[in-house]
Amino acid sequence: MSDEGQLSVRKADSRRRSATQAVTMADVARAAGVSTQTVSRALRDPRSVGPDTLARIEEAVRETRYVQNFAASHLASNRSMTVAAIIPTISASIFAETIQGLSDVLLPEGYQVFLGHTDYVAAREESLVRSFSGRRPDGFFIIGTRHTQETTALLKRTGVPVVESWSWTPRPVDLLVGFSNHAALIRVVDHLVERGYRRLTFAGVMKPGDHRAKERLKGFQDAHARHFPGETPRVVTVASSPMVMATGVELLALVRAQHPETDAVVFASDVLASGAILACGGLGISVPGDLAITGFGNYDIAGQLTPGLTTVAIASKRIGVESARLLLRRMQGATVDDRALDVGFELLVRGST
Amino acid sequence: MSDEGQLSVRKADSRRRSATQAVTMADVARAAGVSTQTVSRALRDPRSVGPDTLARIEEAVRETRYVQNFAASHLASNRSMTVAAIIPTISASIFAETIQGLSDVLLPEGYQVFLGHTDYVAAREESLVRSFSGRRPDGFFIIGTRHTQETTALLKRTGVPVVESWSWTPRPVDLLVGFSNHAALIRVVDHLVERGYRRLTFAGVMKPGDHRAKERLKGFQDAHARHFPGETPRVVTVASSPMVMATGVELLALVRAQHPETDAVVFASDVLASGAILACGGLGISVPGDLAITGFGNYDIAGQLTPGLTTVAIASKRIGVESARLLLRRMQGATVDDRALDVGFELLVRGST
DNA sequence: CTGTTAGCGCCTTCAC
DNA sequence: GTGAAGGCGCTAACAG
Repeated sequence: MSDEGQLSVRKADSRRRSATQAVTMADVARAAGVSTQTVSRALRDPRSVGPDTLARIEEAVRETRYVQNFAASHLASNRSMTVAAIIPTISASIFAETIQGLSDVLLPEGYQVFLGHTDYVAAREESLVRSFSGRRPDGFFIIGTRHTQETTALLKRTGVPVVESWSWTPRPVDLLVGFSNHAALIRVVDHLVERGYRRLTFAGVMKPGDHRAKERLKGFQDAHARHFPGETPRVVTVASSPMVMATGVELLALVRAQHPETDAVVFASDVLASGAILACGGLGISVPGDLAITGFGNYDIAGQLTPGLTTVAIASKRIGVESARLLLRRMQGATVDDRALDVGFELLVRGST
Repeated sequence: MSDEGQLSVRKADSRRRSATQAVTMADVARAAGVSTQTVSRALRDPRSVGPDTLARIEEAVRETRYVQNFAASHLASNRSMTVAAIIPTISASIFAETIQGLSDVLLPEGYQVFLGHTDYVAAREESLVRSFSGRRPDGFFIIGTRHTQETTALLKRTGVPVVESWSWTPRPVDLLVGFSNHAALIRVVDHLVERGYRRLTFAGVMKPGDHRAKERLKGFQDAHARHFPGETPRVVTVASSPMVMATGVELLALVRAQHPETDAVVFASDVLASGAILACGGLGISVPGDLAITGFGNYDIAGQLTPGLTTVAIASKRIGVESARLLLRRMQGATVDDRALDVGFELLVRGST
């Protein structure tokens, strides 16, 4: 450090590359008349330096408009203060709640959240994990518990805490905050049977990579087998339609065409169920008289429809909050005894059944 | 580099801090029998090295399971390959579309997206910009054009491209991809007047920091003043209610209590308008016979309701896509001639008017 | 097309 | 409570 006391003219070395004339910690240190070390300490833990030193440093930070460079900090400390979050799609408001919960807890603690979406494609998940790993996040949050082998291996190799969520598995990669989609659908079927419905049909969008939807279908099938042994469960799915209400309308039409005897439709999502309920009005189908309808997710609309939509409520924001708390504890070095948290679900019975 | 040829035992220097036994570029270089520089080049531009060298490096990467450390790359190259995105709330699906569009363009180019949400609080926006700046993003994307003075100053000082969006201003901080909320509401009012409605009431959630909502209200008021000079425009707002359908129901009740003469309600959002339309069924209010209703945003539900909801469609995904393209061009060093892009809006007339 | 050199800005370690 | 030294892992600049 050939510090010649020059202020604006920095080292004339031809190797100097810094494009920006960015203020560095050294500038602050010079302005405050202390070493960079003291500035560094003051920034990370203000109580670790003397009160007047702190005041001088704070003043220096203000007057130089210093903004700390986290990349340098990360490199030196081996902590990135970031968490990578991987979700199937941002546009599903139900995952948005989870991310909101996650950020609400992490941002105040100084962590920032990287967001990536897979569009339900396993290969995209793998490549996201791969590229996110390069940022050396201090934790991973990921929706789902089914990944490619390579993804799982990559996650384990990072050495940082990983929370899987929105599903359930006996063998999580690391931490787990979720619930059983399978159990939830069983609960729905039990309810319908209890209410006297006998000819149930499952309807949903089944993207190849959407394992939550598959678990729901499986739950439906298993419960159906228990209640109606020998009968083939009725299932109507589309693979590539977007998750919008219009798809629910389309599915309703398919159900009526393929299984006209159906007296209750179990939709894999409130979005689909809502579309169907709204369409029933125009089609002269009385809900639940002619047809019972159930959804999944307890979206905002579920309670506003007439009749109200019977559905499964998921504590989706809480999933984010609890995941963040687990990550925080582990990132701060504490050990976590309960590696798996079941946030459960709640069947909300409304007018549609 | 006192390279002693040892494999697992790294430098014994007591100053060595690396907690992780992470594979570095040097390990790859050693395995491939080249310099780190060549590895670096191969990773960034595979065509810049010889084909057999490339093959050896790729093999070495695979066998060492090397994952590049972006923090080091960032520090050395002064490019973080990240974009910071700041939105009011993740839970509003309409912004989610924008973020999806943004990521869809940026991720394939190697950029990662940091997401932060302000909950419509100006002070949170400022602190987000401040903390994001420490990550030295290569670009900023931000929803809204009204910021605190300090936020604007911070953004300008970063020296990287900034896209403001979802609104319009003659003096953007840098780049702008948006539309006029004001003009959109004028269009709505014009349409209602044309249809014969004369006693219009505006209803919405007015969070103090939601300038888009304010612009919509202003548009309503200005159009109202033009059509009905001298009359006081009817406005019903709540300040702190959540943006959910139930709030729309609540607003509808307020409108009917405070302005029973109303023959058309102009809602600030489809979410509110949808809640109101659904509630009208139960209240025996015929739409549009007794009451016309308009929304904003063209949410999924708008087209599924009966009657369909007349609303303003915003190309919200496109806002994200175009913003990303502008950012990319600037981040890649190109100059941008049109710094402001008006994506416009479209009035969708449906049954509710 | 490949290697050498030096440094990006900060933090850990050690010393006082 | 504060400072000095050195390195985190990578890439720009330059040379060959």
